[in-house]
Parts: sequence; structure tokens; C-alpha cells
Amino acid sequence: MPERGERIDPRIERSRAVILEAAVQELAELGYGGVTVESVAARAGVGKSTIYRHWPDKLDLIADAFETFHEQMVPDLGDRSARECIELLLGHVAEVVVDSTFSRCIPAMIEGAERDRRVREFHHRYSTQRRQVLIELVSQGIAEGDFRADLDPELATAALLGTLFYRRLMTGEPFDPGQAAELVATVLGPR
Amino acid sequence: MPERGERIDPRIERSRAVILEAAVQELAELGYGGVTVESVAARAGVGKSTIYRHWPDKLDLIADAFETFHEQMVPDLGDRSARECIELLLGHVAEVVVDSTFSRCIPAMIEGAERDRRVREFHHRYSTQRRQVLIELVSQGIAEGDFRADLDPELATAALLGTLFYRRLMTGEPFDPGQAAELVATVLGPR
DNA sequence: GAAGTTCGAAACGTATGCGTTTCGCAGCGA
DNA sequence: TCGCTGCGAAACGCATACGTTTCGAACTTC
Repeated sequence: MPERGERIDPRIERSRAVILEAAVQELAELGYGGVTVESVAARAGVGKSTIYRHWPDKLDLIADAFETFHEQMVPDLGDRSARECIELLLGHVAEVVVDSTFSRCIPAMIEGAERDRRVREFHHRYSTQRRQVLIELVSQGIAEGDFRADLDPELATAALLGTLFYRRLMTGEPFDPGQAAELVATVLGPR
Repeated sequence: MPERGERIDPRIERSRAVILEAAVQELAELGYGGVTVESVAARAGVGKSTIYRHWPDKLDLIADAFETFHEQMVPDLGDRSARECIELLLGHVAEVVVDSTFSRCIPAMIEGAERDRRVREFHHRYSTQRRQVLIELVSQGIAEGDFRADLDPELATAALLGTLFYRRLMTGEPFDPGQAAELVATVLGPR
């Protein structure tokens, strides 16, 4: 029985990790409404009771799964111009959005956000956080005179990211990451 | 028992209509995974057996509901410039996306498209159809010299619509329809 | 008005899934 | 080595929802 700050039983950490991983994969394959505690347990190779030992109910598990496994996709930007950073970042986001476990969770997350407050709060907080990096890069580019001065950085950023997500969610043809530079030129003006 | 082309029993038409309407409202409120045949029947004021008389199973009903009730939102564009038409159209789409029964069905439709082939096909076909009008207007604006010549009409259109959907689906602050002109200026260039 | 449909209500069987509990086992820490 | 604790398996009660069937009433058509 570990006191505060003590090391905790490795069995607990292992169980939590393997269950969360399985939950995310289930979310990607089956969607928000399709996940069952039993299937998560089966995929994780774990007893159902183990899940309920660590999470009070299914919603908590799902919300936790979303929060834990948003991939840390932050390429190092090095010493580049704002435009180059944005192209790099967008290309990277595009690759993730086009195909990844996380990508396949997006519809589940959108649906979950619509139905559940906790999922919604995480979803908005997370995407705001991601967006912020781009907004600042756009502002920087404007300050450096590389982009038109009349741009609203937030609106322009929504246009950049919106294009990727729109293609992925509303059409059959996901955005080609190689088009990132062209997209930047379209929204922020040609080079 | 009406032969081909004969008038059909008005009770059948009425049942179908009231059931589809109820199904769409349920989809808007509860999402793709939340709809139950019983709740649709209750909302429609109809026996559950009546639903199964007209649709073989729940998925068929849902797919049918999506297909039937996409609102016909086509404002008449009159005799305006391409830019004005686009601003008008975007403002209109923005209003629908921000708040309407159909808007609240979007997450359900995205999730449904991810999980079910029939829903996906309709979803893509429908959004492609909507997009086409805008693509042609952008092309027209380019031809008239109103927009930059180096624009890819399809990419630009994805950026325009993507902004609306991104704001609605990924952030807590939906697009303000009054910003339509600014969005057009951002993506297609200032006036 | 009569014949034929469609309808609503209700009950049914089946399946699924949530969340709980129990119990023997195995791994952890001391 | 020994007590403690997390674990997997299984069974359980309960609720929900699918899809079917039945039956008398209401409606449409002729």
C-alpha cells in the first residue's frame, strides 16, 4: 500500500497502459458508439473486472483513452521562415489526418464531443492547443512581411486546418500532404 | 394492391414521411449510435411494427433518413459577380452549419460514414454535389480576372467550406456567417 | 357498404452489454 | 519466505434494444 509519492505496483501501470491502448484501437475501428468494455478487455487480454478496478465506468475510460493517446506529433521546426514552418507543420498534420490510428479516431471524437461534455471539453481544448502553434506562426509571418497584412491569423489558420479535415471527413479524397505548400500559397498568398 | 404507377395508399406515404422526419430528429439529438427504433416510433407516434413494415432494418432506415432530409438550401443567386455569389452562398451554408437540425446531424453522418458503406456513399456524393457549385463559381471568378489566376478552384473551395466545418466540429466557436466576406477575401484574395 | 390494407399496441424471444461479485492464483514487496 | 494485493475467469442480475408475431380497429378503395 504505497503512500503519497511512493512507487506504485507495476502491475497497475501495466494494466492501465495496455487497456488504454486497446481502447484507442477499438475507438478507431468501431467508433464512439461501437466500443464495448468487453471487447476492450478482450483486445487488451485482460479481465473485464480489471477495467472496472481502474475506471468507474465506460465513459471515463473512453475520455481517458482520448486524452492519453493523442499522438505527440510535433516535428522540430529548426531555424526556418514562418512560411516554411507552416508548410512543414501542415504536411505533418496532413499525414496524420490522412492515415493513422488517431485519424480513425477523429469521427469517434467528433461524435463523442457532440454527446458527452467531458469528451467535448478535451476535444476543444486539444484542438485549440494544436491550432495555437499555427496561429502564432501566421502572426509571425505577417509581422515579418511575408504574408498579407490584412490577414486574420485565426481565420487563416482555420482555413488551413479546415481544408485537411474537410477533405478527410466530407469527401472520399483525403488531402495530399505534398500539396501543403500549395495550400499555404492559396490561403496566405503566393510566395 | 396498386400496380406499377398506380396511386398508393396515403396511409403508407404518411407513415413513411412521419417516420423519416422523426428519425432525422433523433439522429440530430442522439447521434448515429444513439438512435433506437423504439424511440423513433415513439417520436413519430407510430407502432414499431409499422417501421419494420417499411424498412428491413435499422440501418436502412437511418441511411434513408439521411438521404431524404438533407435540406434544400439553395438561395437564388440572381445576377451577381462570382465573388458576391460565393459570399452569399458561404453565408448561407454557414448559417445552416452553425445551427439547424441538419447541422446537428453532421457528426452523426460523419460517424455513420466511417462505419457504414451506404451512409458513406451518400455522404460523399451529397457533399461533392454541394461543393461543385462553389468550384464552378471560383473557376468563373478566375476566368473573369476577379481572383488570382494561380488558384486551384477545388483546393480553394475545400479551404472555404473547410473553415466552416472545422469551426463547427473542432472548436467551441462556430463560424460567424457575417465573416463570409472576410473568409472569401482571405482565401481568394482581397477585393 | 364490403373487401382488402394498413395500422397501433402489446407481448415475445434473443442478443448484447453494463456493472457487480466471487474466488483461486500469481506476482509484488519486505 | 510470507503476507498483501492486483489479477483473470466466470457467473450473475439487470436493462436495453433488435426484430417478429398476433390481433382487433381504422381506413382506403371500389
